[in-house]
Amino acid sequence: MPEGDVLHRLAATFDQEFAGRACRVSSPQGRFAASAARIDGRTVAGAHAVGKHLFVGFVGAPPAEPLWLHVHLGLYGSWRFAGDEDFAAPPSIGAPRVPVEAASPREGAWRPPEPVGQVRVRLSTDHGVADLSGPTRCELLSDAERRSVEAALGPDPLAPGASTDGAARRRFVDGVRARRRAVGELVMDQSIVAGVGNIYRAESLFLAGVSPLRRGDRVSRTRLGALWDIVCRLMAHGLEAGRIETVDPGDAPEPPLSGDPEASRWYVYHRTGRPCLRCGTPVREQAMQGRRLFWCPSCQR
DNA sequence: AACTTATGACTAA
DNA sequence: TAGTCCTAAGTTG
Repeated sequence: MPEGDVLHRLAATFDQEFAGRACRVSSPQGRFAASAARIDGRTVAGAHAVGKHLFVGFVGAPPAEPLWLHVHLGLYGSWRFAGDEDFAAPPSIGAPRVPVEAASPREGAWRPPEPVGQVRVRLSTDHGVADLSGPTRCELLSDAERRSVEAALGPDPLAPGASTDGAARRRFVDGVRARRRAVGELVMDQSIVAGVGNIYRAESLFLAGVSPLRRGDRVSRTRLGALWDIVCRLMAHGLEAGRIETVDPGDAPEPPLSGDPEASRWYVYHRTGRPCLRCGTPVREQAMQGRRLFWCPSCQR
């Protein structure tokens, strides 16, 4: 479920709330028990995200080599957080879509709550815990292994300075131009651009006016460059806002469609058959690689 | 209780 | 392209 914006927020949360602290690592569910034992008690060095991949670094006493916890949330993985009054993490990041309620006011010394549901990994410090459930990937990597995972990814629109990084922009444009597959498939290909998922695909292609069905090698460099800029802008906004919002206020109908502001939170995503917010043409939907694809056949050529 | 859905990605054929 | 994996919530019967 999460796209790159969520992963970068997650990395920032771990960096702020866990870095520099000694950390207990366990696997309440049991499936990560052996790996958890290898880093239990180590200190968190820091965390970062590349695309949809999260890396949390753990330093050990020499000669133990540093190890990275590598997590990919997949379609429905999530982290839940809880901690004392100085613990600034949100209640959850990732699925479930409806955030869990904040913990009730605590009194006295903070104590970690019991894990709820299937918790693959629990990271626990003296002021907060993070529980991971439902990841599609969760493993321990050496630094070399971490670098090779990152090397397989395309440019990340949320990497520091990405929006003004000409080389990253060119890598994206060249990557798409080199293939005959549909652009709609290419922007979801993590080796072409890292972090774009089903919502950013639909919305960025709409804003760029590019049909997702058009072959990559038949989209002009100019339009692909503009598409990269749009992806950078949308994802930076999502990271800041804490949720994916793509509709320019000038395009939002007033009063809101069917009285529901959420009905025009996106231009085309999940709006099959409803009028395009720009031109009124019914939004179209078709399956692409097993995912639902949405676009306006009139605005997107 | 069974079925459906979800912001993902891999493998086999 | 189909099947598989990971989990929880919502809908249907």
